[in-house]
Amino acid sequence: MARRVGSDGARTEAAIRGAALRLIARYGYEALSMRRLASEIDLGAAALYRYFPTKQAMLFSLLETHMEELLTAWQAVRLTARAGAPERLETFTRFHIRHHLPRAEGVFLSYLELRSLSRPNFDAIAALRRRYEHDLAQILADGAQAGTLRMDDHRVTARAIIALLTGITTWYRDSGPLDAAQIEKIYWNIVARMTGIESQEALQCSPNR
Amino acid sequence: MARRVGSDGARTEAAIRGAALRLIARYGYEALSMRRLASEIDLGAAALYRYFPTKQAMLFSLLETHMEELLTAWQAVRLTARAGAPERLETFTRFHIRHHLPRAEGVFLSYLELRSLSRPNFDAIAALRRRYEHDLAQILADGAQAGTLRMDDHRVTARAIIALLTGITTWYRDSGPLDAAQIEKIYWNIVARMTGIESQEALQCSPNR
DNA sequence: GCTTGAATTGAACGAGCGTTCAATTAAACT
DNA sequence: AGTTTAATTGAACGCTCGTTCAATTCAAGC
Repeated sequence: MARRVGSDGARTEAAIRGAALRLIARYGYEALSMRRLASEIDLGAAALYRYFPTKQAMLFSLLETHMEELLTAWQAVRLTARAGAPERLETFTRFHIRHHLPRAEGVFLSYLELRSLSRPNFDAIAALRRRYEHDLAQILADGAQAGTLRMDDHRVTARAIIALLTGITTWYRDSGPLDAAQIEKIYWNIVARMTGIESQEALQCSPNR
Repeated sequence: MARRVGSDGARTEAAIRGAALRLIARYGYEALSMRRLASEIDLGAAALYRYFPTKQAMLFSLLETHMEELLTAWQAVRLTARAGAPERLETFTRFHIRHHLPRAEGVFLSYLELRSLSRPNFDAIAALRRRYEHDLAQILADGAQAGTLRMDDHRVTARAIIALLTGITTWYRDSGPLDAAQIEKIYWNIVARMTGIESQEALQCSPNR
């Protein structure tokens, strides 16, 4: 087999992560056996323990990587507080969809397998997730204060937005009738209406036309 | 131990279902062992097989019961198509919250453990769930046609509404700062705004006040 | 009090689990 | 070529799993 320069371990680890992501998303963490995972990439089960000390550590690493990629990617595109809340909210909405749609398996893991984490591991992931949620809540709070967004409770609304956006991954298929751009548009309109923004082409507010 | 008239089996089955619901919601289906479940209600593991032929059948029965209770309860309160779409939508929203909040464990199961079902069992549950989703989509479609609701896509909007309402159970706690009635109000306002309804006390649409 | 049938049990089965480890192969370095 | 280090393996350990079954306990009807 052709080998590259440098440690090949990185390639193998990536293969393990990919297979684990796929298998856990499909069958669940508890249902995944180390032997099955290893055989999926033509390795003996014992070889896995060169990359992860434990099955639990592997799950944690998968979830941690997922959340850190999310936060890093979000840091790269988020607007500063100087921008208006509506623009910041639109940026968030489109970013969330764009980031999550191609990562459906990771999203599944990070929502379904939290309960499979040990207590300290759970706390670590929950903290990362809270950072993301708080960022959205801050946008909403700023908008409410400035009068550019309207809502009853910015914290509840933040959770509602994340829930409805994340829910896309449960039904979206590449082969479906809607492509990513259409979904982005539809959902941004939904979020905009939820927060009292009249989007450019949305129907006007009062029924007098 | 005090025993009642009639077959005691029904009481035992109810105890099994309750314990299974709780344990699976907390740790997952694969992580639940029949021995642990049985010991939770002071029974030998073998006794469980008098009530369910198989672990898989037990999970299916739990999910089926959950979905059938949901559909039956919904049939009892849903308004006919003669009512206006906004009222029907409000009825749906408040019903969904009221029904799901006290059933957080069942909701967890029915969303997280679908993948643990065998193919035919999965199909059966998915069909029940689709009935519910279609009912909401129909309300939205009627409202869009009548001009009393506004949205881009009634099917996508139905999924978004169900996702955001169901998401409540992931953070709601009885001991939290918001009670069920407040949550109902906040979420109905959210759904109303999403669909272009100006609720009675919501801020007016244009910022001229 | 005896009979009947349902409810429950303990022991056992075969299988698969996560994990360890001494031994082996493959790659990299000098 | 020889040495060092990384990568991988097969076998094994102890344990738990879902499920079965003959034997037993329990509650009720005659």
